[in-house]
Amino acid sequence: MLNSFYVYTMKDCTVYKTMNIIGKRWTIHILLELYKGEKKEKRFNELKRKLVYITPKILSERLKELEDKGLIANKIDDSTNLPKSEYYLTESGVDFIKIIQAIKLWGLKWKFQNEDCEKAICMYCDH
Amino acid sequence: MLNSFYVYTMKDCTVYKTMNIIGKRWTIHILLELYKGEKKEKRFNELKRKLVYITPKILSERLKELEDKGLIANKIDDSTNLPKSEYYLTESGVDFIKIIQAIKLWGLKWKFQNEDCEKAICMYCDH
DNA sequence: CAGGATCCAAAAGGATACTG
DNA sequence: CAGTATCCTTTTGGATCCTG
Repeated sequence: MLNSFYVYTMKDCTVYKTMNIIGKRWTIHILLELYKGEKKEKRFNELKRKLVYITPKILSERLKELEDKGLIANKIDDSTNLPKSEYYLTESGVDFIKIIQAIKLWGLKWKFQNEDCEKAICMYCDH
Repeated sequence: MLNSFYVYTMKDCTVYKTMNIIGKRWTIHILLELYKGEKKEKRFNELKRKLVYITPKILSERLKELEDKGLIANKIDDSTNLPKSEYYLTESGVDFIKIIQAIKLWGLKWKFQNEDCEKAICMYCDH
């Protein structure tokens, strides 16, 4: 089944690789934050304010990872003296939101009934 | 919106808590391994052999976490001199498999076309 | 405003050997 | 067989301060 010319490791696994994209802390919440509301473009400090406890270092790292992986994109406007950058979900990023919703529904169904998210006040994942 | 009697942190978030259950390395692959095949009960060393590079320490940890969270259960037979334990998915564990499948499909659709998992030989996530 | 640079603590994972 | 126990390395995340 597996020939000796190719050592198959878990790092080649699609599920593994996908989890590596979205399994890190804050990543999913950044995606949800970008998905919320009418305005689809969000600024760096805007995200930072919404994700209250995130540090600029982590936010910067996650945004870079997500951009590398194609789930988000970034418009940079250098024309003025103050830098302006707007992050937004790409098509694949939007498509990923439904997985996050499935995760949330699974959690509500099996594990966390009557807790906070269900009250629709979860500032992190409500949308 | 949030009153001062309750400081809402991300640790209360359903999505966050659910990710903590399933976001660790190997967890998803253990669930898939339990889902595969006709025989639904699997032994410890059977799982260990299938998940080639996993160490007993990690497998033991993950199984315990999954049991604590109710995604799997464990029948222990102490009647003979050799211990025998069989792990199997609970209803919530089976229900979680479709999320893993959605993750795999997302990965195949957007990121990893024409790579290994698509060839249906992924020993880790194929099912 | 949008980050980058440093430093540090904690967690997670892995290697190896051992046990009832 | 089904795990534990130790030890150790690597990864991750966070705090804090700094900059074009």
